[in-house]
Amino acid sequence: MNILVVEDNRDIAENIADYMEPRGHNLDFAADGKHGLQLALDHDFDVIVLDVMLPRMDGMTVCQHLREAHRATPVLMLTARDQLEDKLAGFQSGADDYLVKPFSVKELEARVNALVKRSNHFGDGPVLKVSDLEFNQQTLRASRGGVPLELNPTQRKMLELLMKSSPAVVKRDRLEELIWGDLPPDNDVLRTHIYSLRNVIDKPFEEKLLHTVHGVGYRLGGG
Amino acid sequence: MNILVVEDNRDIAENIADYMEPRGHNLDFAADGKHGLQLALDHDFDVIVLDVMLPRMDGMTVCQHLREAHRATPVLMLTARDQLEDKLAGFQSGADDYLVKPFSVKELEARVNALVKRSNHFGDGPVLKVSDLEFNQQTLRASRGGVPLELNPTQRKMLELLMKSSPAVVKRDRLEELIWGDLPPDNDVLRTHIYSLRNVIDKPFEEKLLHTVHGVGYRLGGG
DNA sequence: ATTGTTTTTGACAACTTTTTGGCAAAGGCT
DNA sequence: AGCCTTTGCCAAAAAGTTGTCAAAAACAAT
Repeated sequence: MNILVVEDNRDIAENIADYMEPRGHNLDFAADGKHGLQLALDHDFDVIVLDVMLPRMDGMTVCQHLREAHRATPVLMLTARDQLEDKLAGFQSGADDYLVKPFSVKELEARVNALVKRSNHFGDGPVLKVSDLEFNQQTLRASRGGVPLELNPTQRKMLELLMKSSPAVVKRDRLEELIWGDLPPDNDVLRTHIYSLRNVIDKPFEEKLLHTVHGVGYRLGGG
Repeated sequence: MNILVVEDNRDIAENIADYMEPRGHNLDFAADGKHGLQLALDHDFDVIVLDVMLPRMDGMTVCQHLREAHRATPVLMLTARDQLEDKLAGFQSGADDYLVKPFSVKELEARVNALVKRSNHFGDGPVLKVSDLEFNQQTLRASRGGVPLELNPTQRKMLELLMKSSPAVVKRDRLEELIWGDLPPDNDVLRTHIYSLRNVIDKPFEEKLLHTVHGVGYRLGGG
């Protein structure tokens, strides 16, 4: 998980790093509000942990700017005081949750996990859509025009990537890497897999969605 | 005691805070229905104090959503008018008690205490439901269509995770980690456990609920 | 120790998925 | 057009996963 921590107190930041990094999270740090906002806008974090009191730009303002830029990255606010005003103002500025200092890193992790879960569940939604094709990344089920589709693992992987990329073209290399990692087979099996995917998602329907881009790869939907 | 207060009137919220926090309660606030619902779903409060009239989502609706997510957290409703209709509608939406504005914070505390007491004593606890399958996390008893099921510890653990995750797919890794921690057995015992779980929860019934997702894991319910 | 329960082992059958190989059709280049 | 490459198509073989079950081993409680 990619997490941005905006915190000017070095000890707190270190505490968080010491606990979270060994647990497999990928942390980035900023020591002031402006820098934090910059990073938040440049990259795509899963969560932002944001101190309220910060040099150069306070947390609320950072959060507001973020929302004005239409970024929905979940924000967890940290504050030193347990005051009603702060909480309300924090939410008003677009924060998603709140943690009062001092806190335990364990609690922080729990809240971060809850936030990410929520934003995956309700935020962007786990459902990919291209035309009347739908794919639920949680239940791993696909349907077209309401008709359930039966996919095997390879077809699932390919469809997911194609849908995520749609309407951009996905190069053959990319698909091969997706299925076989970095030891692609010598012959051209991919063709067969694409064929079988077409049988499932296109053959029974009027409009064909999976198009070949000769010599390059495949494109899903978008005319 | 952890209490969530969902109230858009700042003065009322502050009153509650000023009285309750010094008395050792731990308060969280939300100023509108949506935030309230989110917090209620993410955390495990002892009680929720919920205003009926709220921006973005009214109290009744919040309460309904909460119950639909199978959360049994006691809810104390606050309303401005002392009208029979409101009371009935409130209880219908799943509220546990009712308080008419204006009220004294002392009275609020008394009711909150009463609610918590009651829910601890009589609350049937958090019950997971998937289709006609039920699992009581407190008594650890499971039943399907009213018929009690006999589960051994492993089956219980698996069922609980599958139900919590339903209808999302649970990967094999996740199940293995659940049963054996992080030293999974070298051979594929999980298969046998799934088989035995199926014998209990599916074999005696018409509709099968535990589905295999080839190469990935298992999914409970949801067609 | 004895009994009953839970977990693991191992083996085979049933089933799915992936790969292979070859021919026909379509696409692009000079 | 003519040539060479890429793609579509399909069925059968090979590889891999999962379901099933009975018996052995480990564990718990008396």
